Amino acid sequence: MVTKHEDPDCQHCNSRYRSVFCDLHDAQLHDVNLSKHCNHYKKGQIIFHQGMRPAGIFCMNSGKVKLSKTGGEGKEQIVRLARLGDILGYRSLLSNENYSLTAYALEDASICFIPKSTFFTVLAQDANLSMQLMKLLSTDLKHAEEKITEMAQKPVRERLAEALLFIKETYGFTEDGQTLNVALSREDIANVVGTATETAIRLLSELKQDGIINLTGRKIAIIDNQRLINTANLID
Amino acid sequence: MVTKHEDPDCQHCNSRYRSVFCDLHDAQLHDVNLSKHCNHYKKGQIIFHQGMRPAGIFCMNSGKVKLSKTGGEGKEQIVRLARLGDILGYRSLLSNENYSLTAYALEDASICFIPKSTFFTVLAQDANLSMQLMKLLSTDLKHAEEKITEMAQKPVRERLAEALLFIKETYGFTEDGQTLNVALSREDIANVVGTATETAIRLLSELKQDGIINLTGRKIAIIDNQRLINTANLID
DNA sequence: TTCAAAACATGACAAAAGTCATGTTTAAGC
DNA sequence: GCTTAAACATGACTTTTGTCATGTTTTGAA
Repeated sequence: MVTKHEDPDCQHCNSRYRSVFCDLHDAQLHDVNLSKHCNHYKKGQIIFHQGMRPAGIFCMNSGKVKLSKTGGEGKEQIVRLARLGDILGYRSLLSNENYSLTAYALEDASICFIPKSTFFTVLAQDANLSMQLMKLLSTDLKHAEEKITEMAQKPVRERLAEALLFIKETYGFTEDGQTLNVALSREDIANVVGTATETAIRLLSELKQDGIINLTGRKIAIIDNQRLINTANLID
Repeated sequence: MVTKHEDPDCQHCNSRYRSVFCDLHDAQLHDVNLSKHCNHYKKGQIIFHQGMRPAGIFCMNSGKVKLSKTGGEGKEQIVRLARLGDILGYRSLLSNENYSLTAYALEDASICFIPKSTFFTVLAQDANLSMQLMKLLSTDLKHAEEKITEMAQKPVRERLAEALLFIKETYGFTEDGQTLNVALSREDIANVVGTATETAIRLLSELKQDGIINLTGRKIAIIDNQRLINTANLID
């Protein structure tokens, strides 16, 4: 399932300056580099599963990942989208709990695994890493609280517009400068927004009718960014 | 507005062993004690306001506080309920942003203020405090992600039942062993649940009709805890 | 390349929840 | 302890959103 490839080197990792490890001292980075190993995942593969025990953290080298929570009736809610340089599984490791989310590869991905022991050793040696992690958790928490508020107060159309802007922020555009650089199914989009798949499909069609976006299969192009922002009705 | 009283002493604070500062060494606790000052707030007063710049953190000595976010149309979403020993404002301070929430006293409260400089000094000296804060942020984040999922997937009746259980967990019962030990307005309850006030009122009446709770003015008594849990339809 | 399964799309309908209106009760301040 | 505004309660109605059914298109595996 998971294929071991030539491991990249943390010192020269293309995601180094995007990650929470960016300020690590050479000695600590060396430790991480020695104990980590890198895995390749195929599209659709699970990196870790809700309920399982964490044994370390994951650092994304390439690819795209969705993190989602499965609710009572088995319905999925996408809580986060991850890309190069993002770390996964730190929340559960820090609070010493089993994973509360499942991580799925949205496309082929290369992801390094850093064992728990190394992570906590480095954490004890580098106060700056603690600070970075606290900042990361703090902003994650702020966004989560904003999302709760929006789920309670905004209609689906506004949340859908916002989700498209969020996807744009996370993965950017392809070379044409307007097509979202990720292939999400309509169901995935519905599970980001927190609505039924049919509703998401209908409202996407509406946005297309309104000339705000374009749809070509799974390709979504934002053709009127300002009107999309207006539609999202963002809070300050 | 804010009255200065005889300051309590951190060493002998009744909330010491409930707070994130519980493991602080004597030297650090001494620093905190010297620089903190304690304020009394009347019911309804604001401790800090969304958008304002944090100058330190707050540590609750007594009373009850709601933390809420004001959405685009001015509607309030209650994000957290705080009690003795809880700290407030740490998220914004850690990520160096303005407050994303407003804190209101639900009843008369006594709350200590610890200046930013002291907080960060102590944080730099005590690695354990970082760890405690990371754990706190991690569990807050987990709960926020669960709430997002529930907002997306559960009907209001289930969320209301869950909110009542949450209030019970936070503030407990009065002496009679079944009346929730806090006076929340129907609007506050609706703003915890994320629904319209009228809907919350209607569904509370339903739960009363069903013999699960009792309502006497603002007093809410849980008379059938198991059925309330069933109604909440909790995820594992 | 073909073909079956999955994903997408859309209509019709049902259910859930919000809004508005109105009357009653409660509680806070004088 | 009055008085009056706020909170609570409830009915009627509307809107939003979800569900089910059905047909079409796409996609991935043989």
